[in-house]
Amino acid sequence: MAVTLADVAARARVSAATVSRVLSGNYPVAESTRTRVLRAVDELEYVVNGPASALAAATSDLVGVLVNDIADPFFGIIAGAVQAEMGAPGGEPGRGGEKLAVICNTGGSPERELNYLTLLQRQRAAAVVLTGGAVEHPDHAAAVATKASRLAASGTRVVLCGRPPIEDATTLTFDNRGGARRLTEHLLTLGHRRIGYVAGPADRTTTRHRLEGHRAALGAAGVNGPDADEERLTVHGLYDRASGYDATLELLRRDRSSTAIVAANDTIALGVCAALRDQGLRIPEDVSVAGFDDLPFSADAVPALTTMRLPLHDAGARAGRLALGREPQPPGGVAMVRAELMARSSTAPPHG
Amino acid sequence: MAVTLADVAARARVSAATVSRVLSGNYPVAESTRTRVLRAVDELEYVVNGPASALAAATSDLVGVLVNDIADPFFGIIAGAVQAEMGAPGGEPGRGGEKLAVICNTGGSPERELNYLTLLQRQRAAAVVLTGGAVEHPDHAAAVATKASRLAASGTRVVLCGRPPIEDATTLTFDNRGGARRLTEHLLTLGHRRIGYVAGPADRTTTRHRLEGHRAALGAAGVNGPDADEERLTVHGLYDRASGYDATLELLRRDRSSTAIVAANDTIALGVCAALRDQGLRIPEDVSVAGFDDLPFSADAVPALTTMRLPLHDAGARAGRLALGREPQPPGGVAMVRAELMARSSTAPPHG
DNA sequence: CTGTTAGCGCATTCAA
DNA sequence: TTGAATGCGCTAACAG
Repeated sequence: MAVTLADVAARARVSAATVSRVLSGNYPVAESTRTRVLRAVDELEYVVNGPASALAAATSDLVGVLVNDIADPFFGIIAGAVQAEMGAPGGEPGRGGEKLAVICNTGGSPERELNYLTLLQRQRAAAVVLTGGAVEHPDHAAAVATKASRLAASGTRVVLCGRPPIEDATTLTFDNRGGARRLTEHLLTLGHRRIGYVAGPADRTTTRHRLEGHRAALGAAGVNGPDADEERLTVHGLYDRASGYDATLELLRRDRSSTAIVAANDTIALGVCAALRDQGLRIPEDVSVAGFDDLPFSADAVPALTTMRLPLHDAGARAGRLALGREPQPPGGVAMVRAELMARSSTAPPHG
Repeated sequence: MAVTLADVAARARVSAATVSRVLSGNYPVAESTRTRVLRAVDELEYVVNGPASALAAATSDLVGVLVNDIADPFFGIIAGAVQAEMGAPGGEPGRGGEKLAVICNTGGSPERELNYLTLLQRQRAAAVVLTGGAVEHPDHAAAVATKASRLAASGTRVVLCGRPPIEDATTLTFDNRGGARRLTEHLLTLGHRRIGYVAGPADRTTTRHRLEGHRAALGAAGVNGPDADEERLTVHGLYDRASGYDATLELLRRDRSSTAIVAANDTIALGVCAALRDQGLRIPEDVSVAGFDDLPFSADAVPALTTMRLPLHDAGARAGRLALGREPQPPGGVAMVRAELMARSSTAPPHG
């Protein structure tokens, strides 16, 4: 049906072994036979059979990238950066070295995450990159850890990007706690004392860490305490705009005296802004708003959104290199990626 | 090293063939041996070897999805929808039916597009979905068409989503020309006569079709013609916000009498709005702005963006079903997806 | 219903 | 520097 190594060998009047050696390029071959083989490959339009090659060599050129929501630019940017690192020289077909980075969308579902991990294990993937916050259910965490060890044991490199570290994996964590803390400190410095918080889903690590950072800042400033209404000023939702909108309405229903609202990420912040505007409140005159991540649209929002910038592209690229083993492991297998405050016009001192 | 079919067979005291039959589930097996095998699979934590299975069966469970820019929600939404269609019941590992949808980011580069196609051909992918506009260079178009036929010939289903049709592929085209025309008609109906246009890269089909639709509307209204400055009122750029910003500045430099600006897509429109605001122009009082696609952020922009809605999620889902052969081919192998006008507050009648 | 027998296409020993 | 032989792990006839 399709043209095989043997066909190429016949046409080039060499053995299949020689063709294989020419194609993988990791073995000395006489220049004359080499060109002869390459010409035959070309004429026959031969394309390596990946599965067969993977079976024989016990390795594949697949690299899996798991994301929670591919429609969210946060993940799109990271995934795109990882994939860009796989970039082959684009040379002749059949040349080794090209990895196929495949992006798998879990939709935030623990089952699908495990499912994809199994699928990738089945494909004997060269590496797996897990991006974004993890679900904190103990059973699931254990299941993921087990899968990760198993993958690592079978030679698949496991890299985490934006997740808390686990054993047997190289990790790039984001400094969500520290970043959130600095963001809230910015608001406190401006003079805000009553700050609403729109959090993400309660069971995700990212959500918890950002919330902890926020409360740590409040605590250090003595703005929390038993009667600080911390709980009442926090509303949980999803990491999307609609949740931000609804949560803001809920926040306003509970309390209209807040002079600022911190959102768990920029997408939520967009919904917060929309809701405030619909309620006739001005930003930042009546209420300051801050986000997290610094996605591309944040600088263009009206008013421009104050947020914590995470170098998503760089982090993704680095995760990609780590996955390929092209970059040395960070000490202890864990590196922290810092967030940087981008103070823009959606935050200002409170009025009156 | 890893546990194989034979190990499972030994433990379950059956032959390898039986284990294979239990796992693929497409063959009658006695219930008692079935459970025995499943237990052995479980105890041994056996995971099918994908490459070996693909080699023996001459098929794989990979489905490739090519996108121009994964960081752009336009593609993220389509890709996510395709992938969701692959959704396995999530049952026991080893169960057949689960397809691995892998998203490949071409970055709009023709070479990388071809490269990924080769990689997928090498993996003997079950299907390939090409999304978004195509590059119009004749050589490249021919190369893609050739690859597509070859893939189709070797049993890989090829589906196009948002591209002009080619032979050997099932196609879902977007009605870019008609949509663009109706959008400009909307502006003409409001009373606009001088309309700027911020186009995408000149060599893409999407760019050309949308521009043609725009000009067709102008022509039908008698607003174009030799002295209509059509060329002068059109600026090309990339499909991103920064290009929209720059193009708008250029447009204003050339001519400040336009009362409306049409952007080739929503992302560009965002940049257009930002530039207009920075120039002290109000939307829509001074200049109306319209986009295309209706991405999630468009409804939330300030003012809410008038745009043509493309049912990206539905289209992606349908492309996914087509790729799996779960939906009948449209007549002629080509179906057109219509765009719907979403008239919002960024467009209004021109002022005096 | 189940076991036996052959390969699938390639990478790698080992000789030559 | 090259060729011949072997097996990777699995599926698909073919028998029984």
